[in-house]
Amino acid sequence: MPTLQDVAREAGVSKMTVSNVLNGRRDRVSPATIARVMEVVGRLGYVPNATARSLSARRSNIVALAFPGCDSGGVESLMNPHDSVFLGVVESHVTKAGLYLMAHSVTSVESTADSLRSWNVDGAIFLGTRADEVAALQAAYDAPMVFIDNHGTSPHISNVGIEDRLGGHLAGRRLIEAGHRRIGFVGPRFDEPGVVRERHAGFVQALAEAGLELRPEHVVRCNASFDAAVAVAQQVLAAPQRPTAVFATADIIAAGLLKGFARAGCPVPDEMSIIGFDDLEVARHVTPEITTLHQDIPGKARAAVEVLLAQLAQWPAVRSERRVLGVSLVERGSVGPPPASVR
Amino acid sequence: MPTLQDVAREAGVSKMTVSNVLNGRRDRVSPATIARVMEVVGRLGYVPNATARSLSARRSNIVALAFPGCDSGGVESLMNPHDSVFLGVVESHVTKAGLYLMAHSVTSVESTADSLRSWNVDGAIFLGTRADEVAALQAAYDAPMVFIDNHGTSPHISNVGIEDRLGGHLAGRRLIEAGHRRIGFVGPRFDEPGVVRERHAGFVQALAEAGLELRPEHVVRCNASFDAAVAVAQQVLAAPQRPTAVFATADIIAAGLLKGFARAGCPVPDEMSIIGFDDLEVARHVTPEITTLHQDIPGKARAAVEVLLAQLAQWPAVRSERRVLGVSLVERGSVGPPPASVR
DNA sequence: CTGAAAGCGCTTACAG
DNA sequence: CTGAAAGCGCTTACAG
Repeated sequence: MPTLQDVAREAGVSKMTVSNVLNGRRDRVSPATIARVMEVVGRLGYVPNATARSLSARRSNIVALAFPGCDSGGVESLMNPHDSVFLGVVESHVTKAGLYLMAHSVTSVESTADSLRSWNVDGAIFLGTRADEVAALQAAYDAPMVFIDNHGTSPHISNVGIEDRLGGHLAGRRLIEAGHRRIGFVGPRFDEPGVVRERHAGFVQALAEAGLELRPEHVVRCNASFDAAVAVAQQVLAAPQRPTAVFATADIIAAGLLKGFARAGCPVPDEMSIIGFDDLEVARHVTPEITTLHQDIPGKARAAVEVLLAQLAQWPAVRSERRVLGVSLVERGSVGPPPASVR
Repeated sequence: MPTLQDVAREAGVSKMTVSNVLNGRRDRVSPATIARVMEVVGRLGYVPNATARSLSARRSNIVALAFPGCDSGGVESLMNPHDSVFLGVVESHVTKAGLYLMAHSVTSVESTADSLRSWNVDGAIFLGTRADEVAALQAAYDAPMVFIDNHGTSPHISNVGIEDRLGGHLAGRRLIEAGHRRIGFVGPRFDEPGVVRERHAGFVQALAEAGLELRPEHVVRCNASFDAAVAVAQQVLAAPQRPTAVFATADIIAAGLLKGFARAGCPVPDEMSIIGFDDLEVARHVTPEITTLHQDIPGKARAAVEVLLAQLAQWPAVRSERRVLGVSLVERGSVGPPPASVR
């Protein structure tokens, strides 16, 4: 494998000249020399050694994408479409920018920080981190970091997210407009700040604006898993004063509910309406197709890379930046009027 | 950021002793020294510099996972569940082994090879490479490589795959057993060796064993995309001597067909049977749930990492290895007898 | 426009 | 059991 030295010797110049040519500092080299060097580079098939470059330049050209590791339930990471699509789009933009992507599931903040430091990673994008983890991460490693869907209040973190609260609000309003008065909520817990909490808040507000309240017995806990949602459909149906519509905080939950309701002989949208969130493919796979709040995942990924690259360029004089992408209601077939029996 | 030197100075030993302690060559160091070094390492929060280590050790501890880049159609990579689940599982095993994962979409063999060389990657796993690409890759970079689902004939490549042909055979047999005599095939093109070609071959063989033939007008080309499959359902229905059942080479196609048939007023499984392949989540999302051939994607990912690690250990005296995982029929609701009208 | 030298932070024979 | 020295392949001031 040829080295810089080999190229320099063959071209009859110094290593530093070759380095200058390769790194775009071409204003410092005569055209003739550039041509000669490039010819040799091509002929020898020279490829710069990235580890050597990182070591001496104190810049690795590596961007890390950290995502939640397999949770306690043993569910492997990247099983969910949101994270995997996000990763794919981030990879393409990172590569396009001439950088490299290290994929890293975070099992502990410490080990993640160690990896970043060890590779002297230029910057990192974090999926699904809690507020306390964010602080620990920032304290442990000094590089641009952008967080995704973080709803922490700290002004010192960069974030790319969406209008979760508005989404919840639109979901609630849509159901109310359809004539529903008893509306349920199905989603994961939201003790901590996060997208679920925001979506819930917006939803509750929409109800309040219509003089409605979200009754405690109409909120059902459910992880973002199809099977969990199928199972939980029973609970919704068994609730006192059964709701005639539910807002599910994720399409995968909405899809599971759809199946659960169907099995229980409660057809959607005739007897029960459902509205989802995310607009993942699953929303169109099922029948009826799910009315949901669209979010632009590729757009989020693109924005995340943009923000990170901008900060890389400014580093270390970074100003944190928050980007919030819009959401929009997409009408499909899972929302209808309340059943006649209750109208 | 403390360096090896700092630790050595603080512990009152040489750098090489610290290095020995950190790299597990502890038989060469006295227990007392080990303890002292470890204490300093902990106190200083020392983390080895991976780029320096890579450079001097000629071993990067990086494993690359290469997957197909966004195709000409502009479809982003990792949009498909198979690849993303595979990536997630590979990441977890690679990390568990103390290695790092570089995620890389391949747009050209050359640029991929350059990346591998540049980082001096220890080994790589390739998703979705064609036979000619395999050869080019192996020629361009000398390190253990394991390919996934490759059906090339070269004995010199390591591969982890599944019994695609058997799967196709089982699919055909299942449909025949249900009483079907006019059976269609829906899947991508298969001019080149690959999983689709194998599945098709097994399928055709099953038909032949039952004295049936796959009529050209009953094979419909369709990419592995839901929307494409929805559209293509018309073609299946419009075929002369319309088939009463179809084998789709991927669940996502099966799901699309399901919707397409339903829209056309041709209910599954009453008027039309469908059997899929992969056993992805989508097979259970839809109604009726799709009868399909199960493959163990996490198992494949685990096997791929195992094979790679074994070869890393033997390197450069590697023997190529082929692992083939089983498939199994999972009965659900999309296969029934032919409609009465044709019986 | 070009180069000689130092140095990035490790590991690897080699000695003792 | 421990260390001094060389070297991995680059980039970065600094000179000229």
